[in-house]
Amino acid sequence: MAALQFELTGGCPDSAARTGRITTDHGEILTPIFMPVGTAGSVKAVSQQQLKEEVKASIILGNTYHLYLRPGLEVLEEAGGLHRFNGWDRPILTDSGGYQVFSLSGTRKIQEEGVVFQSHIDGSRHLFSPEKVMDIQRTIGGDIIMAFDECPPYPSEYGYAEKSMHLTHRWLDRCFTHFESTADKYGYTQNLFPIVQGSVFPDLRKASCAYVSGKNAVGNAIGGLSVGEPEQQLYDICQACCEDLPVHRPRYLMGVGTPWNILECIARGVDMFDCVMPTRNGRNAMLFTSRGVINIDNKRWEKDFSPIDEGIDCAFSQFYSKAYLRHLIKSKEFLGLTIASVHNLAFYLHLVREARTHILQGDFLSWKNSQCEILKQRL
RNA sequence: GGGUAGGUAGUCAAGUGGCCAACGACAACAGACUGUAAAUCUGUCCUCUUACGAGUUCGAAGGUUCGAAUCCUUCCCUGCCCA
Repeated sequence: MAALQFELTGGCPDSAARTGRITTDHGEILTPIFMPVGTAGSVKAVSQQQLKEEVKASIILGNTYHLYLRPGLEVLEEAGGLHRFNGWDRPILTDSGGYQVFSLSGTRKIQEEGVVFQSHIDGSRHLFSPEKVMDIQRTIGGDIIMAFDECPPYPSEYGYAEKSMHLTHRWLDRCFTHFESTADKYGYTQNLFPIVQGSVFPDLRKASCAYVSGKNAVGNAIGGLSVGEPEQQLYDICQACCEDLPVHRPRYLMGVGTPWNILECIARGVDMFDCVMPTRNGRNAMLFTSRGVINIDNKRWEKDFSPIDEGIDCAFSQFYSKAYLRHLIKSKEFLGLTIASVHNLAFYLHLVREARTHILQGDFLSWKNSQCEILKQRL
């Protein structure tokens, strides 16, 4: 049982894109990688079997806030951790609840000690401190666990973003101190990733990257992006952060994004992504395909009996027709949610595998440029 | 044949003299969604117009009234009960 390893296996002459291999006690992850989001211990509407066989996911996420509220730590501990509980035996990454500081802004209060949340389930109040969040993630048992941060909204005043960043840094110190003074619970190694903040301000991002890099963590994350800022700003900040984070450690861009966002950020040096878009938007009728974006709800697909996307190595994408999926989604049939989610995730995983192939082939940049044009199209 | 309840926009269904192009629900059509309080939310939904607005509606035809989906008359149709 060993700490997470990262080996760079390929680079690109005309961009910062690279390929790599992450090794954890639950297996390997080839990068660049997309990680499906399984907030409450499940990727919504998708079974673990489908994640393996159709989506071909090598790692999924779980969420501290949601799992802490339900089923709760007692159940998770008695189960022997989330892997044993949900049957996913590949790597798991848990988000710290930092994003909920942002998304649950109406029901929480930020203090130096931590954040007091009001549960969205029953209204009960809970304090999330860096120490507590480390303890919870120890109990959930993610292979990669995230530091507790504040994700400031967009737009934020410079002064607020600066204060928020420093708070995140102080919390980061406490996360590491507590993490290092506690032990792995289930016989495999857990790994803590710090998170860069600083909103859209280059000097703050630079300072945050320096602070985060100083932790010499096994991997580093970029947070606080894709919260409403213009796309170009996402790319610029992402690039600046990648340039300032260690080369030999995996870089994880949190919460991003569209297929073209992912390709653009791979080009800038990101190795890991997660996003709810393929699942949430899939449930809401938006399909990402190798020809562009489809709103499967639209009448134009009513009699289109062609496969959802025959180019994707996924039985769901190849077997079910657009017309049938439209019917299922319009009829609110559960199967529709599953097909749309499985297809979208399979497409995302297909996309990062393709990116990897082109990085290794050395033609990533031109491939990426042509792909982005195609993928953005509204069909 | 007698009695009775009713006929409102794609459907169901409010409204019972002016605040009605007509509540609401559903369907339909379109949009949003980026570390998931989201199988959710928003908009349109008689016709024409981007909009302002204009024009036709509430089974049909007449009538009362300054004014009718709402009141009166006749007719047509539907449900239920009795023969």
